[in-house]
Amino acid sequence: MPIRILLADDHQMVRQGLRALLEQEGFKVVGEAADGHQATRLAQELTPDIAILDLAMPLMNGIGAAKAISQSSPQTKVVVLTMHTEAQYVLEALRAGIRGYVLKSRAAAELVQAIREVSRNSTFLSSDISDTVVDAYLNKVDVPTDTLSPRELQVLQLVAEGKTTKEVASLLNISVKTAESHRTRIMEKLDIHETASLVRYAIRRGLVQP
Amino acid sequence: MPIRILLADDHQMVRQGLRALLEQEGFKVVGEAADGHQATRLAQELTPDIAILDLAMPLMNGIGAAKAISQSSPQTKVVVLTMHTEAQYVLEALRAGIRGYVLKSRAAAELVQAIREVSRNSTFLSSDISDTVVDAYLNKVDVPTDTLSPRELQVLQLVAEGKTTKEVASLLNISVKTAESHRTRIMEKLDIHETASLVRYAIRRGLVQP
DNA sequence: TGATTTTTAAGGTTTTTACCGGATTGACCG
DNA sequence: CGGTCAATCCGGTAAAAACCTTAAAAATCA
Repeated sequence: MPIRILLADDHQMVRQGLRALLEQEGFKVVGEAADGHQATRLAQELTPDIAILDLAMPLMNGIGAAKAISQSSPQTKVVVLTMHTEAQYVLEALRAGIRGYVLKSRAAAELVQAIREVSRNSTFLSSDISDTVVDAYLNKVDVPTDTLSPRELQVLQLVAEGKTTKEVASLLNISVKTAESHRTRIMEKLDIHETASLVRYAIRRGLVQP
Repeated sequence: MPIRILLADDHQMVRQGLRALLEQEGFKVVGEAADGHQATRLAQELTPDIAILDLAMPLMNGIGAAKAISQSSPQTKVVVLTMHTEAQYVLEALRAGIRGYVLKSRAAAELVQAIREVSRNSTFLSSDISDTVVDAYLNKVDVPTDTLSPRELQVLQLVAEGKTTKEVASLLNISVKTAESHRTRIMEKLDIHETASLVRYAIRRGLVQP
């Protein structure tokens, strides 16, 4: 029985390429998602063995999706596939419960290896990445924990993507007033008073790409 | 004789995926490059029919590579493959002599189509992209200016720094209305419609730090 | 359980933006 | 030289968005 995989990346062409590679290796790609929401939903629906998540996705990023999937679909193991090598991303991903962290700049063989390791309940980190983790551990690098709640992070990402409050509300199925409340609260917590600064903050936090 | 292709993208895994897709279609991928320099060099060395270039590459970006290849290897036709839809990128790429512009967010079939069209000496633009080009043509008849004037750059930077329009106005000693019209103009030129995207653009341009 | 945070929401007010318009200047072109 | 055009400047009005205050379920935690 082949390993069943869910593939999430915001670029369809990249997904198709990865699918081709993975199917050549005998894996079964049971679903594709273009954003974190879709990934979370499909993980519940399809219960794949592995979810491969890009970090940079619209609506809900890879970290958010990883958290959501770890909660709602614990049988699905998450492997992050990204271009980011920064400690901040790696550590945040680890805290979100991911089992593998693979760089897009590496050969596909690394992704294949990651899938095999993770599916036999081990973990896999691209080599640079494991160095980062060890370093962080040794130096007790304290990554500032997000004081923002999950919902607030979600709203922040959408705002930084350029969504109006109205759009945020409809995307999250809440009233405009609620979306406004979240936004206000975010600004209060961060002591930020303009959208522009909010966007820069979101970029620094890796919630959206510049 | 199959169409011979050079593939340039800074992520090896993405290259491998694309290669798999293209080879399924009967194309021959004769080389891969991870940056603009390498792409230019390999284009000279291998004289491929088509060079597929990502825009975001280290050392030399896709635009630079497109110019270099058009000059030094005129027999090689360039197709840009990117995530960017902004008019600015598209027009710059067109001026750099590219023959196709395909979005990574689309299906691989579009890339295949682009390769076929371009290799029979036609051109191919993803549909959103051709709209952009037509718009630019209609609105800015001969001279598609994507360059911001000095004043506009100044305004853009201040906006991206989080200054309100009112603050921008008083910093530049102009009326609020004038500051607004500058901002409107900037957004028109860049084909951007929200402040958030404007901020991200300014960061990409290096006008402000994230 | 009790306390706290999170998430939800609304009413009223203020601010900003979108869209319409026009004026002036200076550079370039035939 | 007159015409064109981009850049800069400014205003009014209607619509949209953001802001302030208040508050109550709901979830979480200690």
